[in-house]
Amino acid sequence: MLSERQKMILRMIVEDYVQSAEPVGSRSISKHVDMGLSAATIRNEMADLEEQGYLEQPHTSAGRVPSQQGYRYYVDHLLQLGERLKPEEISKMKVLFSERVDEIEKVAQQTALYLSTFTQYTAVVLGPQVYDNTLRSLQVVPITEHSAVLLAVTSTGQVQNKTVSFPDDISLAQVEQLVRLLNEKLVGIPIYQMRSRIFEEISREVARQMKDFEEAQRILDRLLSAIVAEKDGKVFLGGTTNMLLQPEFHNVEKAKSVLSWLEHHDLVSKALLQESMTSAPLSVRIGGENELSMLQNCSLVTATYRIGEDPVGVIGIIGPTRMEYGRVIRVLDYFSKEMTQLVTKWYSG
Amino acid sequence: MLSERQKMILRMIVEDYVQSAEPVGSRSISKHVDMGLSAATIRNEMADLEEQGYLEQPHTSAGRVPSQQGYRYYVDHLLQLGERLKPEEISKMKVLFSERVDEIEKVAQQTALYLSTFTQYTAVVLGPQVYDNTLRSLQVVPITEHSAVLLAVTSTGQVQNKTVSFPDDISLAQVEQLVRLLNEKLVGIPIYQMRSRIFEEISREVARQMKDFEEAQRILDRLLSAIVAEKDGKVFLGGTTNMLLQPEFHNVEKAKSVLSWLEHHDLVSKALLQESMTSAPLSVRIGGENELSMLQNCSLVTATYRIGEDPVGVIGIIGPTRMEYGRVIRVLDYFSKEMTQLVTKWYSG
DNA sequence: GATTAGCACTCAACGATCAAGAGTGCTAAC
DNA sequence: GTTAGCACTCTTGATCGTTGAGTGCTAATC
Repeated sequence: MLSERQKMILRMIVEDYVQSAEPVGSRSISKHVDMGLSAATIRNEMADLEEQGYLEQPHTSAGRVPSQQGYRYYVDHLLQLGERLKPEEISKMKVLFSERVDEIEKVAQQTALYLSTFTQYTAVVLGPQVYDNTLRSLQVVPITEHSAVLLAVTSTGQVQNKTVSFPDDISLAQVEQLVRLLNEKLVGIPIYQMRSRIFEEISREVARQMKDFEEAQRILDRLLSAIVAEKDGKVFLGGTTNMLLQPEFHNVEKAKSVLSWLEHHDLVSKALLQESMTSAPLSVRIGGENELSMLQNCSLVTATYRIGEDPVGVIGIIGPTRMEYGRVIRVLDYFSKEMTQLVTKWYSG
Repeated sequence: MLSERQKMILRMIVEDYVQSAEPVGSRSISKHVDMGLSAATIRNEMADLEEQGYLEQPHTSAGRVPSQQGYRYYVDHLLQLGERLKPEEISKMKVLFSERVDEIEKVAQQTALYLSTFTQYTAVVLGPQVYDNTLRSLQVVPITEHSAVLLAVTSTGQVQNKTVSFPDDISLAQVEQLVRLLNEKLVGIPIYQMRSRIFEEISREVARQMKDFEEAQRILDRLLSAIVAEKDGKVFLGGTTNMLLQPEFHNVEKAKSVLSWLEHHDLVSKALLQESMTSAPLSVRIGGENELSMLQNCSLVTATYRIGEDPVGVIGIIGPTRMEYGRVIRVLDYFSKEMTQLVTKWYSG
């Protein structure tokens, strides 16, 4: 249990260290305004805090640095979220969101960019999940005699397109007929149910209409894969190179391990989902709380955005554990609300 | 004018330096097999080469390093392109291309990935340009009473989609009617001509049918922007963090300047296009030959891929000036041919 | 009993100095 | 024309004080 004074000191150390990236000494805390204590007293308290695991010392005779547990305590108990963003910042952000952007991917991309420029960290936006959405319409646009673009539009307005080619003995007309049938049967069905539906209800009917059962199966498979292929929400990054601004990543090895991870969108997507599509509207993972080894020195703060009540996507910030948690949380909170408003208006309005 | 011996020495220095990243001394050249000369002789020749600007010395008593001019000479005259890729490499690549991938964006993304893993440099793929293509079909899929997804499919099978919302006093039926009209008038027209066409031919007719001229204009504008919005080909990157493998980018500052540039897809796209949509099938830009300051230490090698004879996209490799030009050129050559074959078969077959 | 001044101690960071080694340029001999 | 030899240059790495920030402890003070 921490005394009020210890909490105050811990908070000061965290905030000082976040700014300076240098171990914090007792003197600099003591000199702080509204702290009427001598360095010696602070030293005693610091020794206590270290003993309890909230602080660490890089080496004897260096100042103290918050431990993972220290950050955790800071985030859970010392953060004053009452503080709002500064008005001038809010108005800056408002401008960004008032720009008319009318394609969901652009919005996601832009949001990632803004998040990163606002925080000076790396931002991630996970585009709306189409997996849970229902199919609104299936369209086929012929290109040549034996290939066509298949378009699947979901209830959230996401479009997936895929070029499919089909064998010589299947005519375009047959494919169009098939697509008509699929439309009849599948519109309104959640995409994740689609595969089972096709096999249960549709295969038989298709086979009856198309005579050659095996051929029908093959075509169906191809169409199906076009629809459900992109079940992973797309990942949009902003300010990846901001990572390099942080002194903890001046070591190229460390930088590379994080940046490489960011290149693997599937992994990033997984990490974000795992974390955030749960219940809490906002999640903070500090250092080792991330399972991935390349994120041991990083913190990942994420928030969901929703359509109505259903979470459909995630926005997040990745930075060093030495992160401005307060600011990041406030910015994410703001952006997630804006995003929620935007997509809600957009897709259900 | 370089003697045969000087050429040989220059080639050895370039190739040695490319491998080692260390200045090359006279001794190591002299010890090379099939080089029956002493270090002293090499030194003389090296001094000559330096005087003529092909080599540089980081400092007295260091070995020599190729200058930009040296690399240029190497690429233009000393590269033995007769050498083919090793059979085992070719077969590896063949495997990659034989995988069925059936969406152009995936192909581009994958190609970028393969290029980068094959070369250990950073790869860029510029997706097929839709700007010169003609419109094949315009589709509208309603989402709510006052918003819809507009789909434009081009002659190369590229799909652009955009969510448009329209004011209360315009009904969905009217928009659908408008889209029918646009389809009639615009299919087969190159996209770059679209804006003028709309204003010349269509506006009047639309106004006649829709009564309210101004309103019609507004809707038209919105539809139009949906169609021609993405005139920039999309940029796909692979192995951006490979940049950090190179010793010349162990300095975080330099790394950051290049990586940040790579984040700005519009700039990358511009650089690639400027370079490569011209006549030559393959282009090599060494160091300062790039205008951009962040690319002064980089070389950019690009190749186009085509549909039939028309170049529609660019693939490229970005690495340090100290680059394995021979290998990179061979790999790019191979990939561009595969890409050409792929998209040609795909879109015009 | 809590606080603080004082002091000895520790350790990273920095700079100076030095030796080793790689590489050059020049000269004279082959 | 080529090469051996040698003096010279310059980087690299190691060693070694010195400095300074910061600590922990003790004893004095409030």
